Amino acid sequence: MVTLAEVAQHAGVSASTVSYVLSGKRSISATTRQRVEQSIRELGYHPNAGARALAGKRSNIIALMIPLRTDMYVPVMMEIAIAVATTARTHGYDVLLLTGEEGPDAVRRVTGSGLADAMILMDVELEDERLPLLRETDQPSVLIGLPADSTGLTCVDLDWSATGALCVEHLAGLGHRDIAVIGEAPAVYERHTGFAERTLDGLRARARRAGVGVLHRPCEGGYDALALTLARIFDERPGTTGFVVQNESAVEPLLALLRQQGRAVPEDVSVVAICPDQVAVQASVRLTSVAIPAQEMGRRAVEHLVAKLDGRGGDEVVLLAPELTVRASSGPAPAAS
Amino acid sequence: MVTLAEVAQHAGVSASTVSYVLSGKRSISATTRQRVEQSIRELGYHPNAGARALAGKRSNIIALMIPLRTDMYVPVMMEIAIAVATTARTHGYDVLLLTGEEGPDAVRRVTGSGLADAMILMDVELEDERLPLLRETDQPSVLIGLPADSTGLTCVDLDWSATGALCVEHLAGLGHRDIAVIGEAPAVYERHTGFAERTLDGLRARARRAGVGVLHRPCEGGYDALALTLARIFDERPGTTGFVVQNESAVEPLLALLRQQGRAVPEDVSVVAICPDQVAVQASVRLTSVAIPAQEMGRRAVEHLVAKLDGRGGDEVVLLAPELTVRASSGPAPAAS
DNA sequence: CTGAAAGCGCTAACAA
DNA sequence: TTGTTAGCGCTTTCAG
Repeated sequence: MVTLAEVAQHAGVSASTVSYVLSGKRSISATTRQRVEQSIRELGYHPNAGARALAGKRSNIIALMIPLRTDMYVPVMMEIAIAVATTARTHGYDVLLLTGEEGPDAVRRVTGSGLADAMILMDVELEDERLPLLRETDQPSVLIGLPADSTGLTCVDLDWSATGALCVEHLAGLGHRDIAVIGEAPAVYERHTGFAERTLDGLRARARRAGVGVLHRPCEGGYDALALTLARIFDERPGTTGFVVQNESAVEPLLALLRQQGRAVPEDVSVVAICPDQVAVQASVRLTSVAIPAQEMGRRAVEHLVAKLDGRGGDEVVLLAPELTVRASSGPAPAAS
Repeated sequence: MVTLAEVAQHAGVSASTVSYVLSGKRSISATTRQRVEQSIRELGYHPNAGARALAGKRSNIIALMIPLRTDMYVPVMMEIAIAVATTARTHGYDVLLLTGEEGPDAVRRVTGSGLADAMILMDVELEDERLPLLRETDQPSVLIGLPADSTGLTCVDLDWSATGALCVEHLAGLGHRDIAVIGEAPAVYERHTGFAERTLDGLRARARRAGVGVLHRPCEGGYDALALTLARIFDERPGTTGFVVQNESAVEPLLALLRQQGRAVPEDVSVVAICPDQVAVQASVRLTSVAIPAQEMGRRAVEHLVAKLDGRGGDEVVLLAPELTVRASSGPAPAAS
């Protein structure tokens, strides 16, 4: 293992000089810098992370807390995680992966041990039990998601309420009067996940204003579950002509079942999905959809965190504006029969 | 921040005693232990990770290198990652998330800096450029995947070759004589990803023995791509009655297109998928499939790594035996017309 | 069974 | 522009 002292000796300078060449925290003459850099390369030197963390009081690690639930759409989480990791690297940070398993204890452990300088939390619930801890700590943190009370916290999220409203607006504008919402699995609502409830709120509020009816049904993924849900919906509201789907594993089953029932999309019923663009494009009918900007959420979260770590920027709620892309699954409501 | 010294003072013992209570590396009288533990609790002490890593020469961190490619089936990667993280925690390790982006440099950085004690690599290519580095280092590592030459390496993987063979065996046993294989995206084969090529090899070898024909077609996901692929297959081999699918985003399109063409599953054509059980069960036809044991791969990888870190166990290739579950998508080949 | 003390490799005053 | 030096908080000999 090569140490800073060895580099210093090899370059014929003092340890601190090498340290300063590395950190850039004071000016170094060009020749010295070059000699040091040369030695670093020749010896294959890498600063020891532990020593750095101890002496410098910062680990250059960001903790990322990912839920280990399986009822969420996994690719989105993964995309966020990867965006976090790559963005963090561009700022000189590594990412420590924490699963939800340890719960709030993980927060204590990480902040207490100095393992990480800051943390990013995903899958935030409206009344998340980790929030009090975050408010106490002086460690910077960013939530990806929006809790009920965001006082003293920094949050990055898609504006789900606006997303819901946008879907209704699109359908109402096309003349649809009865809209069914196929939602996430019941468990998601039961634990009051922020995005799910907010979407619903935005949807309902906008529907009220537009004078259209909304029927919301949570749904486990898969064909069988959806067949049941769909039957109930048409049973209760036979006049339903518009669907909003916020559940990736219900998208394809919905299209297949509608087809099977002889309901043409978009002639008889329109479908608007809330999902990543890739899902919308790859579906059997190219879906009109509001995209979930996973990458941008991950990137923004890191950038806010780094800003905080650098003493710039404070608490703030960043809501990304939803964008609806019209594709082949939505069209004018059929004339009333 | 609470330090070990403060705990020692509070408990009225020396620093080393506290350290030994924590590590259990020498016997401590019951009363002393209790007093120390009490102080730890009262003060809310957490050992400083950096100091530990520096003094103890181990960080208690395992690096996990995940590719950032988007052409692989993401949920499997995520499931592995989560299994790695949770298993690692039960052994006292945290997990550092590295994306493929930095490539081999990440290996150098992590081993050189002592950031992690060991690493797990995913998405291994047959001739992976990271392998030479791993062989040089004295840092333990485990691959999830199997390269062409596994000398001096520890690998955990599903036995893809046996998986391919098993699929053919099942279909051949049902009397199918012409089998089409719908594979991963072309890019996956182009970079010689281990699992894709091995599956193909196993499949072909077994087909040769059984005297059945095999036609392999890589395929991007989605309906449009699959429609093209499928047309070409039936064009070239009109007598195809068996399908093996190794591409999650082709599963549902395949079923839909077959249905649309009036080919009944499993009466006219049989389909065997290589995918996570959840996908097989949630599809529009419950699929006969070989499961991808993501969790077990993650878990086993960590356990082997921990064994190495503890000086137990050396290099080894662990191939998990594939298991085929018969569901509703496969049946006897139709009588030749 | 317990203490004292010497580092681990690096950073950041403080000096020059 | 550079060097000297005192820690950072912990582990681990070496003594007792």
